[in-house]
Amino acid sequence: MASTARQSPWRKPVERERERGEKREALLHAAVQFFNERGFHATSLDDVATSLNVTKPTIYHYFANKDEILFECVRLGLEGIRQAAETVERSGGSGLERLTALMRDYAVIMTKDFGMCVTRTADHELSTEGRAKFRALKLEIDQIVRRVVEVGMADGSIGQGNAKMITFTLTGALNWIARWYDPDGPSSPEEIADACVATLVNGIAPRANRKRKA
Amino acid sequence: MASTARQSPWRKPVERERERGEKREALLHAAVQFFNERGFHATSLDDVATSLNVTKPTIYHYFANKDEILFECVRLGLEGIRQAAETVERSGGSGLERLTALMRDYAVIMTKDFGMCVTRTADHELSTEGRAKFRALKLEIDQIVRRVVEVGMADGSIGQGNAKMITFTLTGALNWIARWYDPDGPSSPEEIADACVATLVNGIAPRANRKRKA
DNA sequence: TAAGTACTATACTCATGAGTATATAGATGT
DNA sequence: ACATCTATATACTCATGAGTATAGTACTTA
Repeated sequence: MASTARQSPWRKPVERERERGEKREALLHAAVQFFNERGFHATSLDDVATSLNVTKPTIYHYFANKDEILFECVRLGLEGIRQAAETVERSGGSGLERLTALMRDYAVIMTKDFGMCVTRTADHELSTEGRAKFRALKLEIDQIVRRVVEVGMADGSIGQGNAKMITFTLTGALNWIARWYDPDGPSSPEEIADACVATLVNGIAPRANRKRKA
Repeated sequence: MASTARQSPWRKPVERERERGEKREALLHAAVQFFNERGFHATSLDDVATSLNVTKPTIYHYFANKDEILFECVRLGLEGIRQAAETVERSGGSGLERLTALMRDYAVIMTKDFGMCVTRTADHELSTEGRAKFRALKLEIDQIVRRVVEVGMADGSIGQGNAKMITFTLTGALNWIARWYDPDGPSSPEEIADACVATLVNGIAPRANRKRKA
């Protein structure tokens, strides 16, 4: 009998916890889309709530305030980038190979909702505490990228130069994808990522010894 | 007698017009600094007015509304870029030489107040009309850059590729300068511009036939 | 010197939206 | 059955800041 009881309306505590998490996530997803489209200030929590058929106080059941929602969005985006960067850093291959892989993953994330939010959110939109954590996370990512650049310079796969400035230049081009990528456009995130990375790796001047794929 | 009359408190109409223009400009300069630092929404016109020892209604004597002020700021920034781009496009040299010069000027502008404002302002912060003009101006600049890229591909000074995507990648890296440039930092705008452009032109992979300066 | 114009201030209005006080319905545990 | 806890809604409060109505002052011109 119990084996055929398909779907009781009563949930076990574990399931209820999971449902709560899912609702929280749904709120974040709805919010990040508004933030990306209209900006943080121009998004009212009433709008977010209405889009999910609930009301504002419900949101306050899952989040302390609006700032926390924004912070969670950028945190998710940055966490994704950091994990990709860490994984790649630890992988094998030359510095250039690792950096190429890292940039590709980075670029793809920039076309996703939470990645976009990272680029579209300015420091001053976050609360004081959020801002500090935001900067710390961005710094961490920057340092991973810079380390990979330095590895490449050391093993000769990347030309010599100012690693800090190079890192900023590369991540800048990648970050900006979030400002022009159009999901309805002709190119997929992967195509865009590949094209961007190719330009950054090879530069624009023609190469005598041009190789397809690094 | 008139020749020694140093500074009459009475101005001629022309001078008064000029003074009006100067005041308008002073307001724009004060405003753009607040916008860059705190963001458009977080900047109150009371703050802007107070910083120049006047009150809010005075601002409305020079501008119709807050949106117009923001638009004028981004317009000035974009106008600067466009003029630099047009001048360079018409200059001599290979496509690559022109593009290099264009990117350098572009990068330097990105470290100035109005240039920064262009990058830091999102479409949705402008009024509907402002937004349309903003996009049109950005498109115009993009097309100049893209034409120069295509010239370079045609004359062989730039490697073959998707001109649109390359343009976005390059301008992205340049635009992002406005997000990390620190006037109190160790590098001057010119140094940053040169470093960025070098990375974008040469890429990061080492070049067999490396030349200093394109 | 009278009328007009340019510029600025004081003291408002008004909309918006974050956040809250309070109530309720249902599910859970004793 | 009763006390609780969770999730949600209704109906507020309250601060902020854009924009304005009104008035005064100083300079200009006839």
